[in-house]
Amino acid sequence: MTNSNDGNGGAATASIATGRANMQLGYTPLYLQVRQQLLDKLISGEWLPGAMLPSEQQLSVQMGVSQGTVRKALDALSADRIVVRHQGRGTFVAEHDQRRTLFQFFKIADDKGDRVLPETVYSQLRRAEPSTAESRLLGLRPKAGVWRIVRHRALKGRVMLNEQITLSEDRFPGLDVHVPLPNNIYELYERHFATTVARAAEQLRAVSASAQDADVLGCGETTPILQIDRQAFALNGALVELRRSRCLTEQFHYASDLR
Amino acid sequence: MTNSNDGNGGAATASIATGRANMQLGYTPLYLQVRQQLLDKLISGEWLPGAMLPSEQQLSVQMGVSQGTVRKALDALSADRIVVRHQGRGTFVAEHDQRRTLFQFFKIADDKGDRVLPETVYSQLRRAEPSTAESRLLGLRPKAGVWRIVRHRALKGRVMLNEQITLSEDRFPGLDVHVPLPNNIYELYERHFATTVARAAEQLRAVSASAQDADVLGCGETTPILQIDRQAFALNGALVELRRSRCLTEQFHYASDLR
DNA sequence: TAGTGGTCTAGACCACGCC
DNA sequence: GCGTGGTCTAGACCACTAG
Repeated sequence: MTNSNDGNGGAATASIATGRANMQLGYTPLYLQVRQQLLDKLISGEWLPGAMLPSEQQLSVQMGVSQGTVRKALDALSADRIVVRHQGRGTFVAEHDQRRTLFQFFKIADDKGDRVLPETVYSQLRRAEPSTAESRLLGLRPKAGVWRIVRHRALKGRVMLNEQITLSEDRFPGLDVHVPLPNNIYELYERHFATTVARAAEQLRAVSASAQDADVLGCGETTPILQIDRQAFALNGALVELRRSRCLTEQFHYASDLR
Repeated sequence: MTNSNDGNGGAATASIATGRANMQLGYTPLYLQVRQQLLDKLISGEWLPGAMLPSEQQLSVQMGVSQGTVRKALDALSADRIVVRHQGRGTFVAEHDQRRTLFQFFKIADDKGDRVLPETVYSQLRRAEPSTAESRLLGLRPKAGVWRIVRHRALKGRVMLNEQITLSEDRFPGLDVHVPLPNNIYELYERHFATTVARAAEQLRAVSASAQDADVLGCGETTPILQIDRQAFALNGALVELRRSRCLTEQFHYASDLR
């Protein structure tokens, strides 16, 4: 790319010329190399969330590939919700606005199937020692601390979620300055800690309400509770947040699409 | 397409010429029209599951569009897992083999995060009268009957799932002939009832084990149980299966990827 | 009206699977 | 060696947004 290719349609030639690591099978297509270069710029902070990227034409000249190849790279980033493209406007770095949080990262819906925006009714932040599991998962240095956030969140005016979040103190230095934390916490990560949550994995289990759950959620002890464990990953693939949500599911449910 | 377009790069011209319904905004791109035409053939049964489709080149000639446009249509079908493409081999109608069932339609995993294939240890089929809700959802004619399947399913040798499936008797005539039902029931729908399950929606709640759950799953009554309601949809979008699974989540969990 | 992404076409070459 | 899908290029035109 920077060492420009031969100008004809030779894909493998160009790929080998640029010589990118590719363990899978033989070679890495040019558009994936372009995708990675663009992703690297996003990771480095060269383009901040909300910023407009150069046009396909400009990028194709800068990177020495055809516009079609840049388009394929941008389409791949768009499919991963890393950028957002608007015909007639341009390509933008994806932001954690309310809509994205609601549709990509919040799966609780009411009986009609509509996603409901949760409201934070209680929030607490404190510094703590990580468990060995947390330390390992978050990749903490020895003796590094963590932040623990506890939030109680309401849906349609009723407290439904008892949530605990664990973050590396190193990655989120001075987090306590931002108390009271905003409802949309991924936007906070993004704006003040250069951390964009790109994807997450969740594990769901049915458990009994603890005494604390019963108190927070106003239910009986041993009431069935949906426990949702989440690991959230940054653009570079690093695990940046651990979360456990305990949720009443009498009026709401967790919605999952299989496709 | 059949009424061929003008042969140049005029996209909108070709689209308007073929005049497909498109409520959204203005027009439907040619590749989506091609996608729909291919989907129609799949729905009609012209190409059966597992069959190889004509090559891109052949399709482009048949439909009077460029190979690139056919490719875009096939890529869209591939993204929806309706066809499967293999470099060097061809494009095939997707089948409900064990791998697809496991990865697309079965979200239970063990503590390491590995999907586990369930084993059916008990299966019962009977004809029944639908509830009004079932009748409405499945679009049944008045007085039409349903099949009810009850299955107990084991993971790693332990009964973990108590499952009830409801099907339209009209769509699955003579289903009782196939008793004992195979473990992979979507393959049965596909092979004998011309019904391909293309996608599904699930709603998850935490509930208490009923007396029957306790008996089947070997747990105490009021044990927390993960209840999974599923609606499965055919290629043409019709709702074809209702399912309720009640699941122990002490050794296993429901895995959900947010991306 | 200018600039952006979106579509469509045409043709070349590459990687892969199979015979 | 042949046929398949996958990549890459080049260039045209269309749809949409904004000044």
